[in-house]
Amino acid sequence: MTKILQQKPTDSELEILQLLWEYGACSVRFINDKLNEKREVGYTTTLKIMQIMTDKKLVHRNTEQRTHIYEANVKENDVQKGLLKNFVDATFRGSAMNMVMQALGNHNASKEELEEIKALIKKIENKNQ
Amino acid sequence: MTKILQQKPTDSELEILQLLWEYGACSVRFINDKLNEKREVGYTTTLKIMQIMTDKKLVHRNTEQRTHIYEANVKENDVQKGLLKNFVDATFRGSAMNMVMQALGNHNASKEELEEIKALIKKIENKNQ
DNA sequence: AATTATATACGAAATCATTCGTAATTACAA
DNA sequence: TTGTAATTACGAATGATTTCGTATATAATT
Repeated sequence: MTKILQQKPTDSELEILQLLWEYGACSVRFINDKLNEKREVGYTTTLKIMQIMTDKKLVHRNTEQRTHIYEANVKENDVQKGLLKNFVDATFRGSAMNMVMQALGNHNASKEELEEIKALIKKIENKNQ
Repeated sequence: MTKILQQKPTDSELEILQLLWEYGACSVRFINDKLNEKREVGYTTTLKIMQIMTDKKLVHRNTEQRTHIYEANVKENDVQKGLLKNFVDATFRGSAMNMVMQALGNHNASKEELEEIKALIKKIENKNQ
């Protein structure tokens, strides 16, 4: 059974989680540098948010060294799942199918991607029968 | 060509837009009653947000009668499209396919829904070749 | 006509997320 | 050792959104 997420991450928190999922355990300095590749963010701003994330248990912090090391404490899939449901409810009146159709329509799916989806559909169909 | 939306709706605004899309032209009273079926919201709160939406041109307001009548001034599809891109970027690192796969996996798609998706895929494949 | 109910307008308070400044501490370098 | 750089802690400013209170006007009711 999947643990229910205590708190949903905010936009800034999600941005940092993405980096933690990608790079594993990181210092504030590292995260802040990564963020600054895209936009200007002050070091203490990043620090503060990561401290808040620690309070919310979104991350775990190792404080043995002076430079604290942070690690994601929630699974990417779980967070995606939670946010997806919210988003579908708010934006597509709860219809996941409408969203999938819209996403497929907008996105220029490659042959490989379409094959991947077809394979998944086949798998679901087999399970259903 | 689709008009680019001036401003993205906030969560509350989106909630109201959903109702306007569903029911067409509505009074503040009607919208507020609908909202209160789910959670408690003060009348003037709803009024205020709908006034802000008028400023943002998200809705159009008919003020001929004392009771103003509001109508959505943006298309559901356009709003969905705009919010979808943001969401995919923030939550699925830009991978619409990941999101589609996750949505299909979570959602218990019916036979009909799966057929619908397969039809869309076929359509895309035909267009691609 | 007087009272009550309902509407809009609007400023301001409350809330939540983000950003920043500063102090205190620790490591590093000259 | 002395100064410089890097770190954490934390309160407070900022900004955006939501909520609310009050004034005013209009309609409906008694």
